[in-house]
Amino acid sequence: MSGGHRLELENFLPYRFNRLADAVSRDFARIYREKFGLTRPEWRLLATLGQYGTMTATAVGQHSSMHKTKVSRAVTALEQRRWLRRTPDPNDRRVEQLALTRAGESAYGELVPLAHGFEQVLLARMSERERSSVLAGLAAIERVLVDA
Amino acid sequence: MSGGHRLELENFLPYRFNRLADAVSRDFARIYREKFGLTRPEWRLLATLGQYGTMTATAVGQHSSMHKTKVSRAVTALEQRRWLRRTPDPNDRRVEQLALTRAGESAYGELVPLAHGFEQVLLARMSERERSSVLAGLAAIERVLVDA
DNA sequence: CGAAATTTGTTGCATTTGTAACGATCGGAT
DNA sequence: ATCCGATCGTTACAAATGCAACAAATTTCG
Repeated sequence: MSGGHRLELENFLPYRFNRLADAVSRDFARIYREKFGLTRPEWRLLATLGQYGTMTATAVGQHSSMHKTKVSRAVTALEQRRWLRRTPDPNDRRVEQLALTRAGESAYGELVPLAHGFEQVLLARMSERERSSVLAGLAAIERVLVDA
Repeated sequence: MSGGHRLELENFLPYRFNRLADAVSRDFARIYREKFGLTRPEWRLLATLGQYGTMTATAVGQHSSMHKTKVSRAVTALEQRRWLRRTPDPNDRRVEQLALTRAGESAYGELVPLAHGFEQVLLARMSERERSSVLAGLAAIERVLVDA
């Protein structure tokens, strides 16, 4: 009896997830967009290289959940900004190792506290109990999705 | 001590929300895309009219969190499919009342059980405790976002 | 070794999307 | 009644996106 003949969209999980992600993402995007004029793929590339150091475009895509065309275009953009440099890989001439330049590291260093701050503001409005629920809920869905 | 100088993207809330919504959305989209060739805006329009009956384009946008251009284009698409009909509003000649045709209701009737089924599969993989966390976590974030 | 299949990253093309501008209409203020 | 601002919905335009095709390089395996 789970499937009635009507659907309450505002209680439907896929819709709620999307609504949520859109709202949060839009608010956070304003930070890196207004401060540095970055797009979301560019921000993710910056964040991934800042976190892991040198890596290839494919690895960036895996760690940041981005399609390779998004990565490719973001790499071009950050390279033109001189925030990123490509180095040929002696072991595999198909790939290039990507790393942030000093300017890139500097921008990353400015953005990280803003990111943490944004997250803190979000969490600070909740009770401890709510925070646990958010984290546990996220973990549960992530687990289910991996299995799928 | 909240803002370190590094950011773990995979633990960063906006990133996790996006990743989650993308994955769930992509899986569910396959259902209405493969079965009826609907886009997401079209599905949302169908779901909103199916749930609420007759309403204007602006009201659809409010209830389904869609920009008015998305609604406008989805209305055109469903109208050409003969799933939707527009009726002039005698009280306000700027708007038209939108409603599903019998064919539209029929498609809606087919999709609702699939939507519920999809949601059930997701929830069935969790423990009762996890399900409560998901719902409580969603509610908490939605509350916080409304305040903001 | 060498042919076939796979991987890596870029680009062309079509689709989707958002922003801004617009015409038409409505409501309020005078 | 008549401006003036706000609202409704559409459309033009530009930007973002995904898909498919591609060249170059590597790996697999007979």
